[in-house]
Amino acid sequence: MGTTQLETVPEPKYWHLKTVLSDALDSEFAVGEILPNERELAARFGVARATLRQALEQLELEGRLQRRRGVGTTVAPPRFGVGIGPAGEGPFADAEGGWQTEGGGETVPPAAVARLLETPAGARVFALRRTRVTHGQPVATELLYVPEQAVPEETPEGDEAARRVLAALGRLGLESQERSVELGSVRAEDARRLDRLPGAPVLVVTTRYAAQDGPAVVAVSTYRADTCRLTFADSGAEALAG
Amino acid sequence: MGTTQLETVPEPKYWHLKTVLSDALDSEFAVGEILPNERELAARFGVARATLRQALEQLELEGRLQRRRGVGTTVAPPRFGVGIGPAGEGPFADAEGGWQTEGGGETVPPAAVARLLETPAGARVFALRRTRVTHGQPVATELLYVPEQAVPEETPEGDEAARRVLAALGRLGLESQERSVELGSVRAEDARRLDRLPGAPVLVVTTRYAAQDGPAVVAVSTYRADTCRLTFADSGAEALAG
DNA sequence: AAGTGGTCTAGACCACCCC
DNA sequence: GGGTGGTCTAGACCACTTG
Repeated sequence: MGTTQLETVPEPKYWHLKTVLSDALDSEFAVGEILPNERELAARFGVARATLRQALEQLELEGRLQRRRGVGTTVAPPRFGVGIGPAGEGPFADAEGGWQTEGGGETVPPAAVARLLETPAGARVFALRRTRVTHGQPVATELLYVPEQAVPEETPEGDEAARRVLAALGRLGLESQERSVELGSVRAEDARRLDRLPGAPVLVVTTRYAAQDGPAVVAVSTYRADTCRLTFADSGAEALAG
Repeated sequence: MGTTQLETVPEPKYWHLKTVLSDALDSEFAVGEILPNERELAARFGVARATLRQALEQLELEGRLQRRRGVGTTVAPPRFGVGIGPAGEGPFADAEGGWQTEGGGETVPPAAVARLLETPAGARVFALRRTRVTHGQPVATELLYVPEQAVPEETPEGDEAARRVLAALGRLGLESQERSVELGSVRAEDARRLDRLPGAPVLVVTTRYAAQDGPAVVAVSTYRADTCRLTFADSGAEALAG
């Protein structure tokens, strides 16, 4: 075998392109700077626009780029860390994390949530919607599901009810919490709140809080995957949070 | 305004397709079942193959489908939970999580890791590679970065060295840990280990463990985002782990 | 060899933003 | 109105797996 590197498979064009662009971003562009448009970039690299777009999509997935229809493609700032989990005074405090409640009412939760709450399928619970804003932009939207018995007072609809339920949760004695994180794509409804197109990648955080007598709340939080790094401080430290 | 719903923007075809397919998956297909091939599906729905593929990509991102080149598209089983964080005897125990060490040696860590370790840029550390197997398939690959002073003995290269460093870590008194989770795409090197194509979405978990005298280890773990749900048990409970 | 998903092309039109 | 990214098409070829 006189050849040196035959077993190497040809790298896909878009993959190589991604590497080249990534290096260029590091060396030749500043955060916030706007890139040449897709048609020009494609021409410059001698590929079809679709191929170029495949590379850009990857870079956007990694949080390196930000693309906005009608505007252009800009170099994204590094992801910022958003704190998840036991922080500050209570898990439902508005102020700390930048949460802003938007209303609530009774609904039938999704089956997966009902299972976590250990309520019968089809049973109604109180659902509370809130959105989290950090660094001046929306990073997450959340639905809190509270079984009726956990909020014993009369609960009307709307913002006022939401605030009252939230306050009641703050007074609750929570014993434990379990949490899971998985990849999802943003549903049409949440997309608007997060200022993204439907289908954009999100990190879905599901948390179940339990009181002495069983599950008290299930929170389903949807975080923008492009701009956020979720941080967990398990033992009082917080250096990854930058 | 005699019209009922004019402000509704026409839904993209691939988005609508995704919904239709998603419903079909729930009602007409069993886990593991193989779907008709892309060319036929595209014809059946009257769209171009590229458009169909956009819908399939979304469903794969959500863990509903699994596509393998040369084989076909199958219905994926529900994601399984993999435990992250303080579990069992120690954070570096092989047995519990299915970790399998693959070797190690000295290297210069990436800048981001050096910053977390608080070592000077360009300083060499010991890097240990291991891979995690659950439910019979690889779910994660990890690089553990250990500054030299934390492993004071002489450290040769290879598997033997890795095992020795791992044992030393087990004896270390760790005081705290901080963790972050973000979306990434798998690098070519890790792709093989995880049995995925380069660029596939992954959840990158970065953990810094500290001992009394400062940072002791930084672990960068790369989890398959299509098959895994990361679970965190913060207060002794573990019901989301299923 | 046949069949699958993965890559790539060249072009068109649309939705959105800003001037 | 003019420019941007987002969607969509119809076709070609390639890499991989399986009989």
